[in-house]
Amino acid sequence: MSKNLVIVESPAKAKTIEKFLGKEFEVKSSMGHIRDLVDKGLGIDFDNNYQPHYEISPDKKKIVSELKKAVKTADTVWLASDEDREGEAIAWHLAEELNLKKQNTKRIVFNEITKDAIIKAIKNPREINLDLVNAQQARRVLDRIVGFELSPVLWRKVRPSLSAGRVQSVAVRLIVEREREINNFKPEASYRVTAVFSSKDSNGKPIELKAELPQRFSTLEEAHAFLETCKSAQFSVDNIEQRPIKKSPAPPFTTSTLQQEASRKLGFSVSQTMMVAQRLYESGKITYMRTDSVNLSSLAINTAKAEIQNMAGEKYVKIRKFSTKSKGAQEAHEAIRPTYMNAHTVEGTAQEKRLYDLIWKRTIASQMADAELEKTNIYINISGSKYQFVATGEVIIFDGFLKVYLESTDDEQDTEASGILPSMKKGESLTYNEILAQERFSQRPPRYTEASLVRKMEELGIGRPSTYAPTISTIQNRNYVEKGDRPAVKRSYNELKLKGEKLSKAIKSENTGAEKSKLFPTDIGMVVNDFLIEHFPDIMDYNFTANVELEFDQIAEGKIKWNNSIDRFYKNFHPIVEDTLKHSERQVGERILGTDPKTGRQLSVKIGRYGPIAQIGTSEEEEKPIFASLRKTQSIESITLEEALELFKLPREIGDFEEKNMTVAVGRFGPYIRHDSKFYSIPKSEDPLEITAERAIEIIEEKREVDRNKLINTFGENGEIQVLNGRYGPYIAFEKNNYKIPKKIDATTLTEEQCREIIASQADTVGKKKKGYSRGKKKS
DNA sequence: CAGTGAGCGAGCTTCCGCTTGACTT
Repeated sequence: MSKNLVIVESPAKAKTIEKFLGKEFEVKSSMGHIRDLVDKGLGIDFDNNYQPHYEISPDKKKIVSELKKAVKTADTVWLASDEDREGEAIAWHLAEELNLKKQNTKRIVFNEITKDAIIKAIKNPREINLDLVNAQQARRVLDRIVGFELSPVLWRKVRPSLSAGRVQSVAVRLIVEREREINNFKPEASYRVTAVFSSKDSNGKPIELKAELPQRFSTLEEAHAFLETCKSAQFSVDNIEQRPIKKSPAPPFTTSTLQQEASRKLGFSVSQTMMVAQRLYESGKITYMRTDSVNLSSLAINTAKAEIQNMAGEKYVKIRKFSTKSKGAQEAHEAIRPTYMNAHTVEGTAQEKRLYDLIWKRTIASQMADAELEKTNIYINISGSKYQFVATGEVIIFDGFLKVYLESTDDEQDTEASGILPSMKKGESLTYNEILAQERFSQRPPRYTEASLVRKMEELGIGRPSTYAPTISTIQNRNYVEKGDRPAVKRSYNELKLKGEKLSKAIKSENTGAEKSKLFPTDIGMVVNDFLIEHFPDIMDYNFTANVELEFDQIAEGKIKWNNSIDRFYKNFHPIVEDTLKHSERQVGERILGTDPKTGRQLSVKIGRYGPIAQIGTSEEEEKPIFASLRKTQSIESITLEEALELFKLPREIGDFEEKNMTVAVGRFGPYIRHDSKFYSIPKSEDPLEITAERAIEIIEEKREVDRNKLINTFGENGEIQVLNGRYGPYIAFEKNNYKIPKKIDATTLTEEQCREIIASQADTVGKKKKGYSRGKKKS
């Protein structure tokens, strides 16, 4: 029977700490918060100073009863939750719920999990800091008020089941505004001039030198005039400039930077990164993965140092202390790093290996010397011109941290790889091989990826390491935002070429603007965003969170009372909610595009019951309006009249087959042919406007052939049990559920009785829902 | 799997931050 009970937040942490503390201590975990505001209603007593109404979270009931049991046998309870606002509140909720007595309850904190740190913490216990707890209560109550008062406004004014909140609504705003910047973007053309010169080195060997004009010309005429002067000009080296530059390694990973780098270097989604990191953490290979700290423990720094010395030598070592720059960081943990720096690789899945490799390299590199480079600029005079060409080269003198790791950037543009330049002398004359003036266009801002959105949110202090991934899932589940691709479009550009005193002009084409796995706002996302900005500009302000955080800090310092702070907010906020419910119109995002040339009726787009639609005519007219759904890639905001008119070319009748007519239309899952109340998908490569009757019959026959092979057997009075051939092999279909057939059994010989046995044996496992890495219930 | 586009109006939806667990094709 142990005399001491230590409660931490995570079971993996509990396991580690138990090893350090010995038999006198039992270590258990609370699994995060054990209580929360009641689920029904707001859970706040507005007539009683905003008193929160808490209840034990359903999934924590078991844990709480286990903890209660453990408390009974302990002399002293040590509350060792994290050293931040949320951690303090967890300790307080535990003390309340477990009825802990002040005299035998101690609050301890440590932000690195080493034996020394924990022993030191045990020697320096304190009491629960109620000011800090109250700051958390204010945070919690504010989020509940915002979320649970705004969401119902959306249900009434836009669509049921929608949601709004301090964090998610601002995240959506970022994406909506970026999309509009892109829509309004007008690319500007300019002419970039590059040249290839030739010369001979000291041995008479021919060498090439690539150079560029630092200035760009804004018109074709100017570029043309410049090339004309180059035609007969003399080129000579004016000046050679050499200067050393240094590059420093990036700090160790936080949750946000890990998500960004895993996205850029490994192509992981934000939630994928977190799931893989969680497994590495649980198996003891890395430290905690939800952190905003870039700090490394002294133990970690020392072992990293030893690794670097071993691997590369003393001169590669440089001990660094990084400090956090991000807003609102609470730094309750270390940075994300390998638990054991000497483990260069780990066992596990391919994903685990790759993510670990990234973490190991980043951590090691952060304690390595700067890289030293030498940058060379060669300036080249052009006789009869004020301009100069510049050739740049970069040479690594000492690789330093680059030996193991280089951080990636989001915008990997056409930066010319500049390596070593040939050695040149001042005054040396050069002749050009070729000079090109190419029309270049300014780049529109990039759409957000999941990871770059996280970076932006962190920058604004919105959200926490534990919520980045769930928030990004939420805004996608609510259908405010979609992850998608856009193909590149062809764009033509002018090119002037000067070669052998001959100046020629050509029109070339390039592919541009391809996007993969980027975040696009949906129509509903835009409508909700505009509505919220119109009525609740304060909540939607990018600085709202930062401002309330300042207020929470004051509560934590005991300078103001949390209930007063909430009261000030609520007295301002609630009347706006009431007013909006009363006075605002229902939002459908309607846009009138013009008139239909055939009927002369109005053509408009709006959000309908089942998504965005185009509509010919209005409901006030006697003749009913005609509707057509928008395509997946189209949006209410950007669709043109011409594009909308195209939509009404479907459904179209294309002829008869077996005395039944065939219609082509586009449904939820793409274009299809309908015949005899059956559906036949049209392959992606074919245009539904071009499908002929002959081709449609072919598609129907093909599908029938597949279906013939699909059905193995049917049983039951109306054939309600079917044995079918599916993508993963044979299976049984019964009452809309599928049942797998054990591998040993030959599906073709199954009897009805055997089928019923299989169905009965799997009845309890079939039909249950899958859970992903997102909060709560998923909508289907 | 898919087609719709209206309002007799039941009863439901929803927030942010801490944590992990047990679902299978």
